Order: sequence, then structure tokens, then C-alpha cells
Amino acid sequence: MSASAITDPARLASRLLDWYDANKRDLPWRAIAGERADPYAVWVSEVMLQQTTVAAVRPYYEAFLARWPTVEALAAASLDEVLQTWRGLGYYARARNLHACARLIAGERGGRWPQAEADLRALPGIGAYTAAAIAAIAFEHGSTPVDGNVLRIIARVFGIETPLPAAKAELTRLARTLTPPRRTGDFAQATMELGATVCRPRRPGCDRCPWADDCVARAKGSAERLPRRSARPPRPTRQGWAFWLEHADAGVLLRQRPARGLLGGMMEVPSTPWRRAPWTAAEAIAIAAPADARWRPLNAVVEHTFTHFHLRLSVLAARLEGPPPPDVAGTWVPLPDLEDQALPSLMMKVVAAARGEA
DNA sequence: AAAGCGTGGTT
DNA sequence: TAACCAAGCTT
Repeated sequence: MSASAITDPARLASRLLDWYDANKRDLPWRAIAGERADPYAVWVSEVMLQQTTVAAVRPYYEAFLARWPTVEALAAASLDEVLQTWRGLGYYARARNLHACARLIAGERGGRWPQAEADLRALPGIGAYTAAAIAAIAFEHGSTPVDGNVLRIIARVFGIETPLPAAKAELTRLARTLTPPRRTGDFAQATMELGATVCRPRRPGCDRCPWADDCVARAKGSAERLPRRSARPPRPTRQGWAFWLEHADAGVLLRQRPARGLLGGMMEVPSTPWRRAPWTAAEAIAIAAPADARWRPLNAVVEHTFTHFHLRLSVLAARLEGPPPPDVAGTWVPLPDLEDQALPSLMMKVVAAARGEA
């Protein structure tokens, strides 16, 4: 017996499942009570939910499953179509991996999903968390998905003071000790639901928590400051100029970004590189303008924050007359068709700035 | 293994 | 308001 106040893992699991039955939210990817979860739906939802809130995912999930109800349908789609549907949701490698994984499942595997956690883990875009989540939720395997919610509720209920990410291995081990032999899918969802709705990062609702009686952090009054986290490096600011080039007949010039890396495979308004040092407009035009034209700076500056840097993007605009020059690299898109492009949020801000001043 | 990878809501 | 944070994965 450890010195921990957690004396009975089975009791914690039981209390959590009772709480879940009474409080679970109605989410579109959840199986109807008594029915088996659709692995495809579980997979799509879990990938969308990576580092993304339920509120943000919901409309994307609805649209995605309406358009591609099965893994075979998704496999038959083009990557561009998938990226277009994913636009605005972020972390676009998820969409690329989702598409690759669909083709692998529908093709080589004949539409059959692996069920074991280790086999799911080998698929593109499926890491430790997602493999455990699919195995538990879709197949009732005894796996224990550990996401940010689970790290938090476990750190608090056991009173673990070790900062993340160093504490992750220990918190994962402790989470596994609580996983019951049955209803593993519900238990997995219940742990995350508890973290998302009660045991929140700030102002935890301990008065509504099924684990309050056993929670070490609550007893110590330390819940709100757990889990501890190591300090993060500061985010630098990068700068660049975007080139909004309109042609009276053809529309606006867009390009597709390289297939991998930041915003990989997405469409963009052509721009200079994004760097720490500021640019003069003349330097930007000399290095990166997509065409010889009368460029004029817009007043609006687009600001956008990525995971690891802030971006300040100024905009130069120009209009071409006559036939579209053949030596311009990119795609001319009529203005009304911009909404159908795989333009990420940053580029939608550029579009809004340019059209607002045009 | 540390860094790259989006976006929007909350505080 | 600037910082924090979200049902993480890849290299």
C-alpha cells in the first residue's frame, strides 16, 4: 500500500462512470447508447480533437462526415478536397495524414481497421493518445488514452508536483492503474469529460467532482496550480510582405504551398519569406514580387499567431491589365471562388484586408 | 528529444 | 491584453 490517499482504484473508476452516465454531453461522434461505435467516426473525431476544442471541431466534424461517411469515400477523395474541408481547423498535417491513412485502410487493408493499440499506433497521424482512444472507444480494449485532460485530473487526484512534460510517464502509469476491466471506452471518455467540464485548468469545480473525497490536491488546496509545467520559450515575431495581384478577367493570383511543413499543401497569397528582420517594400518587391507591376502598400497589416511565432504580414497590391502574363507562377482564382479554396485562416485575413481596401 | 506544427476562446 | 490552453503527432 502506498502512502497515497488513493486507496481504492475500483471505487474511483466506479464513481467516475456513474458521474459520466449522469452528465455526459451529447456529442455527434458518440455512439447511440447500446450501439457499437463506428471506428471511422471515432478516428475522424479523435484526429480533429487533437489540440483542438470540442466547440471548434463540432461543425467541421459534421461537414466532414456528411461529405465522406465512410473510409472508402474518404479514400476516393483528393487531398486538395480534404485540405479544403479542413481549412481553418489548423495543424494541416492531420488532414494529410488522415487522407493517407484512409487510402491505406480502404486499399491495402480492404476497409478493415486494426483493433490492437500497437497496430493502430503504426498508422499515419495516430500516436500514443489516439491509438489508445480508438482501441478503447471503438473496440473496448483495455487501453488508457492520456491527453491533456487526463494529465490534469491524474496530477490533481494523486497530488503529483513533478512538472510536465517530465511527469507524463508517471501520470500515464497512474492513469492505467485506474482503468477498469469493463466499459473502457466510457471510462476513457469520462476521464476527458471530467477534465474538460469539471477539473478545468482554472477554477476547478471541485464541489461537483465525483473524486473530490479522494483528491490529494483538493485536500491540500493545490488543485488550481496542478499540473505544474516547465516554462515555455518566448515566441518571436517574424515579418513579411504579401503580394495581392488582381487581374480584371482572371481574378487574383494564388499559389499552393509546399506539400509539407507550415501550412503544407494549402493555398496562399504569394509572399516574401517570413523572417525576424524587417523588410522595406522595395526589397520585398525585388526579391519576391510574382510579377512586374505597380505595387502599392495597403494600410492594413495582417497579424497572426502560430504555435511558435507571431507574424506581421504587410500587403502590397497591384492590378494587371490586358491578357494575363504567361510567366506568372501560380493559379488565377476569380474573386467569387476564393471561398472554395484551401486558404488557411492567415490567408483569409490577407484576403479580407486586400478586399477591404481594394 | 526538443522543436515544428494552427487556430480561436478564455482569462 | 498578452498569455495560456485545447480529446497530440512527427522528425
